[in-house]
Amino acid sequence: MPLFMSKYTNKVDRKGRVSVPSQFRAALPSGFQKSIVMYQAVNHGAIECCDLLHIEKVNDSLEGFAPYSDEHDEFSLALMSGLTELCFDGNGRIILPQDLMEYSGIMNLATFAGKGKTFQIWEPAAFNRELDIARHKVKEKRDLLKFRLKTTEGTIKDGS
Amino acid sequence: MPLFMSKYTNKVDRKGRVSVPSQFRAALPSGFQKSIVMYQAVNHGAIECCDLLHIEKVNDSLEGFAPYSDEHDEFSLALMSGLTELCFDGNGRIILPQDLMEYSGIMNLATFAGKGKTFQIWEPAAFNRELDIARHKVKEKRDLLKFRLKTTEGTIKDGS
DNA sequence: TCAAAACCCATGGTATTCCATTTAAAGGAT
DNA sequence: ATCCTTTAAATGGAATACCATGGGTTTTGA
Repeated sequence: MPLFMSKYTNKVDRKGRVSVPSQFRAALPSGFQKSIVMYQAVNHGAIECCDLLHIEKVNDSLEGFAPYSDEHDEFSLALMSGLTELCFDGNGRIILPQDLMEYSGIMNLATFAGKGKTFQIWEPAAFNRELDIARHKVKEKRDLLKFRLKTTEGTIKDGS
Repeated sequence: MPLFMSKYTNKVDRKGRVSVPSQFRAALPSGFQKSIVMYQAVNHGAIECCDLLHIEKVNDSLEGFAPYSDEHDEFSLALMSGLTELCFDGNGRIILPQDLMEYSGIMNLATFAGKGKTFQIWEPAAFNRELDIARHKVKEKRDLLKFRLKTTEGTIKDGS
């Protein structure tokens, strides 16, 4: 299971290439280390990234909707059509798509921020602003997580 | 479950390397003894440390939020992007990240202080100040702490 | 035919690995 | 207890491997 954490800021060269941090590449599930999938983050101007296996799981979860329901139609279209799969070159780099660079405002530097099962790519200054906001929100809502932690405590098995 | 206790002060060499006390390494859960995870302690200028299993539990608890919700987004970004996983070298040392050294004020010496299921790393003088404060607070509030007995895994019951 | 993408190699810097030395802790015998 | 021996832990430095980055060359596909 991938676990993306920490943050790294790398250069974007004039061809639009960036190195994906080696720690993130290493965190990709085995058999899915050739590429990553990215799309516009719903909540802000960042690029959200995950592995292809994760997308397959999301796709599976769409089965929860009735096959020809409006929800199935809307979700599958909205979630799947915006995806871009990018393969690494021999040195672990990808080429950022033009539209996502514009969407995120990335120019010469890109900040990779771990989010657990996914990670995001930000224009560095925008990331710092958003991180500050997120930390304040978490401070306000921290009781929500405490509740979650207590309910999962003890239900997790060792060694798996 | 790990139990970190006691305190140790070790040298930081010019490469930023420190030996993690062998007692702390031994206390890491089996299968998670290759590394520790650290981040800024919320209440004071110390580095807080725990094992990777603990982080995985926190990450799992994030799944309680809807995957595309604001809460999931805020919590995962604030919590996971601030983490740093550090692997031990062959002698049980880690390299302290530059930003955490600045945050904690650590230069040539680092004090490791056990806190039960986590431990902290301090600049020695700052640690002594904080320990003094904490002891006074405990003296005032000592009646607040009551013993609790764990009867089964994950289930907590009031003691008598 | 031409630009973009994929591929290849070279470089500098950083992190990891390895080995040698010193220091501290633990045990046994006198 | 004290001294000596043995083991483990902590420390220092050098050699090595890895990674981010830049540039060039070939291939692809419109």
